[in-house]
Amino acid sequence: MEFTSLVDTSLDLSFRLRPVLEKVPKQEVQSDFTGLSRERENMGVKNEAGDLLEELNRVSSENKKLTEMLTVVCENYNALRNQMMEYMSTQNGVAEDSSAGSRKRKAESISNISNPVNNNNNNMDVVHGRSSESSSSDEESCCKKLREEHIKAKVTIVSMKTDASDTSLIVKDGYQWRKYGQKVTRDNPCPRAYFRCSFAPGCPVKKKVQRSIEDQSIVVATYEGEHNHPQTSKPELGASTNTSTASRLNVTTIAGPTITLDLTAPKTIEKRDMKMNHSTTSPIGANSIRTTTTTGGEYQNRPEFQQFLIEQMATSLTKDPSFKAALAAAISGKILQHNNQTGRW
DNA sequence: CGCTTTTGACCGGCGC
DNA sequence: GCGCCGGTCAAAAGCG
Repeated sequence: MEFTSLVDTSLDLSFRLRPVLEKVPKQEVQSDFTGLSRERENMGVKNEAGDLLEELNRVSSENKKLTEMLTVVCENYNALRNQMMEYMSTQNGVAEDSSAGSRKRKAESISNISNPVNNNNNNMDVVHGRSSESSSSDEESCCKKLREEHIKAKVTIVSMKTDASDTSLIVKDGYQWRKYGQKVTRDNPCPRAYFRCSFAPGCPVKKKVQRSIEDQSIVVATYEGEHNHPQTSKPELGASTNTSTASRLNVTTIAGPTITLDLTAPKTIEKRDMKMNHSTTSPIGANSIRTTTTTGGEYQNRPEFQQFLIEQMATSLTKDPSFKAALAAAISGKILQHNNQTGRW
């Protein structure tokens, strides 16, 4: 859920208490260890406790407000989503009847239909904003486009460096794919392979894999849609059956967080760069995280690598505003629950 | 035998 | 209307 575009819920949960702690004079802290008068010590502790209590109350009330806001936003989101689903399901039968017997090709013009930004903002004007002269066929095509747009809400482009001599277009990404076509395109002499997710029958995800025209050792995979099932196996971060030949993986998610994994370094762990970009076109901002580490067969199994991966995930999560919002809601919820049970703060 | 891959044919959008 | 092009279908072949 992406309501961060509506309410700025990004919280730095660690910053509030720091000023309070800084208020405590250094000498008093040191007095804990030097054994000065007990009375003075008690005074300092009392003041500190009072400040902390006050700060805690303030943070708690802030969290409560934020939780309420989040609840309202969630309710609105769910209501709008249900409305849209209901509308689409009622239109579904009509549209399918009209297209029966012939393969209908999608219209790629997105200008008059929702873009991901509008979808994320639940802008229902897209559905209901047609002019009154619109014919029923317009409604059908609009509905169809909407459904296609819903399926194609997420387009992810993944590129990875492989051995140039390896001509296969197999990308081991943890999902089960069935190849249904291959084509040589005009702009690239390398054939493009078309895959469908074969794990779940209803899974709408498609994948196109083609070698880069500039560097044929780079395989570019384009994912359309989102899986409605978990991964079938662990991704091996590489192309082809020989995973040791894969050395670079770039992931670009259109209209969503962008994660770039640069796996080209030699056998040293190096955190090269870590940044966060905020795109004006994306409702939640395009978060870009670039890390550098190594692939290389057995190295991925080493504890340092595993530890590094965990750290990277943790850092990515803590930098993600939506994760912060969810965490803040969870913590405040727990606090409120605890307060309700104990009847005190 | 069932599933996957290959590959030529087909379809529909688009530009001229 | 015609040809080009990207995407998809489906029969045949391959494979375990």
